[in-house]
Amino acid sequence: MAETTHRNVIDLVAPPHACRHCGLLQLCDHGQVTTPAIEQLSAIVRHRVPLARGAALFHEGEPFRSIYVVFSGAMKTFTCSYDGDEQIVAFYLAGELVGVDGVHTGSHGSSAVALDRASVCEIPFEKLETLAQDIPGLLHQMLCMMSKEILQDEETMLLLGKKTADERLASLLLSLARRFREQGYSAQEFHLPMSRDDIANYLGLAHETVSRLFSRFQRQGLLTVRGKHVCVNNLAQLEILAGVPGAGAKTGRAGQII
Amino acid sequence: MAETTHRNVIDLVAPPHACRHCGLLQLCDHGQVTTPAIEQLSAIVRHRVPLARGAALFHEGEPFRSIYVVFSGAMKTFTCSYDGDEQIVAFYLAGELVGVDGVHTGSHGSSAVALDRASVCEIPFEKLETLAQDIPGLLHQMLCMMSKEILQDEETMLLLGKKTADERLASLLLSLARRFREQGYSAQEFHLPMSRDDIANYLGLAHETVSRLFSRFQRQGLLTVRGKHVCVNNLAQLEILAGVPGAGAKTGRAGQII
DNA sequence: CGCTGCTTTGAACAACTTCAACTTCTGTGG
DNA sequence: CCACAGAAGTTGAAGTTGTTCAAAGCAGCG
Repeated sequence: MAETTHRNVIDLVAPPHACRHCGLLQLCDHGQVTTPAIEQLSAIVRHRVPLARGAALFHEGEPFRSIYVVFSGAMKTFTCSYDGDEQIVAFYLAGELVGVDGVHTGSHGSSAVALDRASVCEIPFEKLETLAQDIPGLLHQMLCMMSKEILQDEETMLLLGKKTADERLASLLLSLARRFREQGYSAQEFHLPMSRDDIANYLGLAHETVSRLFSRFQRQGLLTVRGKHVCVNNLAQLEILAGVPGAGAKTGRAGQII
Repeated sequence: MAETTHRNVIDLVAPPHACRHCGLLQLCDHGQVTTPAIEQLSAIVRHRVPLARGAALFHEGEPFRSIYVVFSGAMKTFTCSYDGDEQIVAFYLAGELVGVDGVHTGSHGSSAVALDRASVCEIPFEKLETLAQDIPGLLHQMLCMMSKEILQDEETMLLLGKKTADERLASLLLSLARRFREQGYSAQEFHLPMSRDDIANYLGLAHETVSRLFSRFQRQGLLTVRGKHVCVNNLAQLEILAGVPGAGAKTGRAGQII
């Protein structure tokens, strides 16, 4: 895989940072797909489309043509109820896949907006499907990614259906921390890409509640919060709050930092 | 199973009732797949596996090998939080696809249980993937079904995140009514396959609240409820409650009751 | 026929929201 | 570089919605 042909293949074969964790490219990690396949894939991708903060990648109801991988920055997707209010469905960080909910109806089921300056790679879906016909690993990878999305949604439903406000915020923070770490950033100290309002919306709470929770978590020594900058001071306790299995057991050992 | 190959094909080519609406078979409606492909598909399916009320089809964490289509009856799937309580993720009626959330991790992300006497068709996933490699329409159909699941999940998140108790129950009833109609049953009068507890769990409410809502909806003339038997008396009003677009318009100017 | 589990109803309570006021950031133009 | 305006965030107090606890009514089933 190291022997590369030139052109835009370079982006993918020697990934600068985000590509390394790109959902679609994980196939090469698994050795299921050979270099020519990656070249084919790369040839149909529109790389690093830049997005300003607040810019929409697509709107709910628009015809579905492509899926996207976040290359840098962060995005949110949301659905609108008929009386106008939004429900944020998910946040996406670099390497994560956005926009797969349009396959069934042929139009996007949600809107996607950049949370800050961001860039995405656009993958025309029809071409991807054609390609998947020839590359066995790719088909599996596509199903995998959609399955992952479903899994994530199920987790969110558990959060919205059963968890208290404390548990919801703790769960979100841990999820973000884990995903930052997956990208090679610190899981202990990070910058929230979204506003309090967005967090509240996603968690099904009022933004005042979220604000109060941050203050309380800080008072309790769980976090140090300074605007959007968050530092996790007591991971073990945060995990207990979020309901992570076995989180209580570890605290005896002076709070192992996973 | 091996000796029944001929009959299997017949089941699918001349579907008795549920098969007509089977998520996987919708490809033939669209003319994308020819009869031989359906025969291939049918050959790998284990047809009409019977399930007693309360029987589990699979448990969360079990290795993922197959997906299932409900042939008759109804199912629920749920995830468990670490402190033990369940969140019902979805209800499935005849023709609907269960169990696609296991592709990514290789183990089921939720448990599936029959709500009453039910039967399902089991489709080994690996074989299906292989088949999809040869049948273009099938690949698309698989992606479609998963995308549909994601869409449904997004709707549920909106429900759990933003809707009031009234809106939640109204939404569920309308969803069930629509799906019963899709199967050729009455959308106005039907039998709820699940308990009040299950409804409450799914809607993120206490079961007492659901009970009170049913009573109030009946008092308000929206429904006639007798245990699990439900008759919708004022569909328009129920749609307004659930927030269906344009539902107010249909009732005429008089309909601005909310 | 008398369980046992499901459902309904009432009353007190808790969690979260709403409303309102205030503070802190951020970006823009002088 | 500072001043200012608007947005975002914080905090308090009152208000709602839905929960919890408790008890009674029903239905299906051995």
